[in-house]
Amino acid sequence: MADPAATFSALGDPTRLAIVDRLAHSADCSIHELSADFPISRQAMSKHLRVLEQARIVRSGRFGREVRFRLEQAELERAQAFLGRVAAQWQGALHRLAKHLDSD
Amino acid sequence: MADPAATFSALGDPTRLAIVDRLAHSADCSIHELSADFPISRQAMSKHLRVLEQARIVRSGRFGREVRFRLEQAELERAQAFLGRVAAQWQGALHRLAKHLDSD
DNA sequence: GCAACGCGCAACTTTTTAGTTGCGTTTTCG
DNA sequence: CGAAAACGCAACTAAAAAGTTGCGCGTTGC
Repeated sequence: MADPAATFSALGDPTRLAIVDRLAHSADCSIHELSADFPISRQAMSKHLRVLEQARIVRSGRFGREVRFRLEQAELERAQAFLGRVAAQWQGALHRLAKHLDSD
Repeated sequence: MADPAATFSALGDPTRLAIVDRLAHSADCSIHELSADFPISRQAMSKHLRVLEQARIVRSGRFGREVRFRLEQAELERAQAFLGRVAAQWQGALHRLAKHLDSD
């Protein structure tokens, strides 16, 4: 993740998170296909996909007149690892605090 | 996570993510302490902490005249697990696709 | 007791975001 | 060729988010 906050921000919209979930189940989808499954316009879907792509959560490729999108697994795993590091750091802080209290 | 998108949304702001990182290093902090480390007002910090608390990423407790905050590790781990599930699902979809292409 | 500290509430401004509609371009296909 | 499909660009609206300032209230401590 270049910018962890940007990744979480992209995942922080209910519609975009649903899009990610949708893409996790099917191989790859066009903008039109996706917007058919959501109660928003094609342009709104296009904007969401652009946000996800800019956050590297998704990749796109043009095939004739349509643009197909698929998940970029690596970015999900990077975000996962980031949360793991924060949790571990916090766990370490708790541990050091306990030791400090012991030595009092 | 009651609402995964809400958790990611809370983590999706650069300032809030920095607050989380800050809280991961120290045991627990008051609003005043935290706002001293950030270029925003105490009220802005208070709002951010409220957002993090509503997303269950953080817990607060009152001690005299100050309110102290600490990380809620469980929520970080839930978010982490969520990303893991999505990634696994996507991995599975890729596998099924590969098998389908083989059987053609 | 009273001054200073830490905080919450309310009102406000500014920027961002999610969504829309309309129009033009490229590609497909009968 | 010509209609329809899939998309991008631009302008716009409405709502939410990030931030500020001002004021009041409980707590601390000299």
